[in-house]
Amino acid sequence: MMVRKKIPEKSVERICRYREILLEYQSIGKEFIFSHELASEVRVSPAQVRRDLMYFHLKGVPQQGYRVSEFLYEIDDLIDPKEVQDVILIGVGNLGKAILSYFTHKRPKLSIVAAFDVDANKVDRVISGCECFHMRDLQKFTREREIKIAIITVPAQEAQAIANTLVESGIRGILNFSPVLLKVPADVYLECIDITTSLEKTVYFSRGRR
Amino acid sequence: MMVRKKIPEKSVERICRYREILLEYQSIGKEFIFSHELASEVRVSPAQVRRDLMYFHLKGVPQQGYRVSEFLYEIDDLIDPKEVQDVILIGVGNLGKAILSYFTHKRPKLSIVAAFDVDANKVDRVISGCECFHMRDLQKFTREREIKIAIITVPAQEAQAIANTLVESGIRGILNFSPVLLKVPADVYLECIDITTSLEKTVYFSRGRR
DNA sequence: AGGCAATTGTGAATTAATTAACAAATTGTT
DNA sequence: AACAATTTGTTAATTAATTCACAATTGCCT
Repeated sequence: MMVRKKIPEKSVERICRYREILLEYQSIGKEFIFSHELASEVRVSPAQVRRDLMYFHLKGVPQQGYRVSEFLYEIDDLIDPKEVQDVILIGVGNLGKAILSYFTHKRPKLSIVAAFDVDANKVDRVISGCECFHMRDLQKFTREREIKIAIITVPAQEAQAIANTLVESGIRGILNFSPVLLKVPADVYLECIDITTSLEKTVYFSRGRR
Repeated sequence: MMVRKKIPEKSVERICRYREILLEYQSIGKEFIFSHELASEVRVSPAQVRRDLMYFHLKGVPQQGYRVSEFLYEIDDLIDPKEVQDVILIGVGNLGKAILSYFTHKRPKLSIVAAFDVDANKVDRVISGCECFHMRDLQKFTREREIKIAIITVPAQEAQAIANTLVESGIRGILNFSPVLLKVPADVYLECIDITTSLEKTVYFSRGRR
């Protein structure tokens, strides 16, 4: 079987954004898209778009561009898991709820199947369309359902302990929103969204403009 | 007056993370830190840390490392605005609330001074420690207080319109959490946090590991 | 059908980011 | 007071990411 070239993070990120735009195009009935159209939507160069396209084999035609449906098919094939991926979320605070309601049915291949919290008001209820369990069942659930992906939205102090539990239970990837630089083994993929850093960056780069 | 070298985004990001660790060190009373300690905390190479340090002039001493307090001072001096920056947040849903409560007194130089929403239950109340006004006052407030930074946490459909209003009112930087690729003039800094893309990335890179 | 204009696909060139490497400096030790 | 062991600061080397540039296509127009 042929091994697909490994795709760098940056490209995967851009490809996900392309999909967003392509879905929009599809929804308004446009059948074709040019590299420069996609590029201007995503704020990259047309050359960059075409370069990213080399990771999969999409044939565009000069004067016409790429067929949107075909483009989307290729992205799905490249990026999406083959089977539906079950994801869990830990920490049903404001942030957790935002993510839950946000993700419901966003992508057919991604499904947040359970949320966990310690708060009795949340446990055993459906919150933002997702069933919420007590934290004490986290490990059991993760193991039995063989969950590979988790989203952490708990306060800073608890984050590392939860990450540890998850790793122990066989998690392969963590999307972390808690304001802590988690430590996980090198073979567990860790994506961190650090809101403070983002704001600080915004402030920094906003100065010295005009 | 000497012009400070322009610092690339990646370095600013790392420097913000360094600060996080340094504050931790400070809080547990450690006076010095080595480049390799900081590096392992932030998951970069020691050489990278030292390289980043070249953007400001911090003298470390062999065998001892960098003085934490001095290090923090230099970061503040480099990254933080000289005066307190007033920031506003638009969209007091779950995500907005999460950010509000999260940021209160997080950084002395950054202050979310107002939030905006259309919901009558939120307007004219203090939510997560922040005063909430009606959306219709957004432009007036932004102009009068000369707000330069805004955080957008509204649903997708409204995001672009709000961005337009903000730009018109003189905003210089936007931190956008709404799932839309906003269009703003090139001289307005735009930082986007795209939760969907992050999750998709996590899923993608979690496969093919063990 | 032939020519014009636009757009793709991809090596080559460029620029940016990271790592390697090592002299200079400093501390503690004998 | 010389030595050994570290760790810094920085230049050079390497690797990664982006842009350039242009031949090869294709559609459209006359």
